[in-house]
Amino acid sequence: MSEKDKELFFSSELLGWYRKVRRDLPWRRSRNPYHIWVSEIMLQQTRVDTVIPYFARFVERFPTLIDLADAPEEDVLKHWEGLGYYSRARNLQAAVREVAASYGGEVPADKESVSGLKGVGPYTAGAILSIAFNQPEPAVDGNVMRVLSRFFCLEEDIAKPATRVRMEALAKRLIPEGAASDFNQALMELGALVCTPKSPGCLTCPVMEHCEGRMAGRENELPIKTKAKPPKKVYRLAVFIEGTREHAGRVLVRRRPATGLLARLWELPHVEAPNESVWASSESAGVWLAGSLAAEGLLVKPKDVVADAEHVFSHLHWYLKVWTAVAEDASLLPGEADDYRWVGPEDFDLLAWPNVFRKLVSDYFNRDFY
DNA sequence: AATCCGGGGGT
DNA sequence: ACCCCAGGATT
Repeated sequence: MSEKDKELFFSSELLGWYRKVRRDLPWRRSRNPYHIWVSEIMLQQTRVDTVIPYFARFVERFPTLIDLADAPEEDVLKHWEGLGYYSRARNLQAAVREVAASYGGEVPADKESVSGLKGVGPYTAGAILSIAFNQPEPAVDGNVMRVLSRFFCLEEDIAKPATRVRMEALAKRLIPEGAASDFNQALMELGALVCTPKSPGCLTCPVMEHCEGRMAGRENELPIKTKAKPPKKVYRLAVFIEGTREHAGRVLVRRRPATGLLARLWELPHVEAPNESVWASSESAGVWLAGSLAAEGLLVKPKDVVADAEHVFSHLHWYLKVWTAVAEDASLLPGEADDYRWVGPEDFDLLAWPNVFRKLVSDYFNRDFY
């Protein structure tokens, strides 16, 4: 069988398989380019089952592109809470505002314009153009690279950017005439349902007959991917600063900066310990915590350790010890200043939190301490 | 080319 | 534990 015949076999069988078994996913119920765009942003590095409830809530609250463009940022972040990679939400809103301003509120259907939108890279541009507009552009994600690596027995490292570029050339060639939308989704569907990272379901695979990786008995070794470095350990000390008088029953929280990790989300005040030893010893940690907070304008006296928490990011591993603390002089604490506020059980749920702090603060209000 | 950016589910 | 996920921006 020639290479061309093998490609024709692959495309034809895969397309037929997809049209028979495709899942009924919320964003597949229309070709609304805005809805498909939202789904593709949410699906970046995020599983389908995780996205489904977020997508439903998001398009209910922001049914049209203009609704999202006009919404307050806090509202958008609140609907993204827990989904991770929060710059996706900020970039998405910036991008729909650009579409509202420069493209009359209609998602542009040409490659240059779509690729120029914030948060839209090569994959997402191809996904929008192919899925929403049926244009023959490749949409190469991790699923597609795994499927192609196995079927064509490709040994290039899929962690390298250059590999994705070559895969795009192949994926584009494979798109059947007039079927870009279904075919690109078929590639991803196969990767998600059959050609899975571990123990691929070759026996139910529609293209197993000519899969070179399988024929070589190497389906479990492919794709080749260099390993990521382990996350760096960081030791942090956080505090529940308990309110008194008019702030009784509340704790002091702050909003994170507009860029970087967990941008614009709310958190307990916390500082980095110089090393694990200081962090772990209550004597030295209390001193370090008081000094570091004072340097940030928070004059408090640490009391007790009330919780331990860990949080693992892609590149960081937070070890968190959570203290209680009382103000040495409540008048010296920030009032309702920009990035600080007193929060109680009533308004806790109105703010957008990273999971680790949402759980800690929630437990605190539910008296799960002591 | 490396690093930064969350969180969760599968194995 | 480790892997990886419908990746993109920044350096």
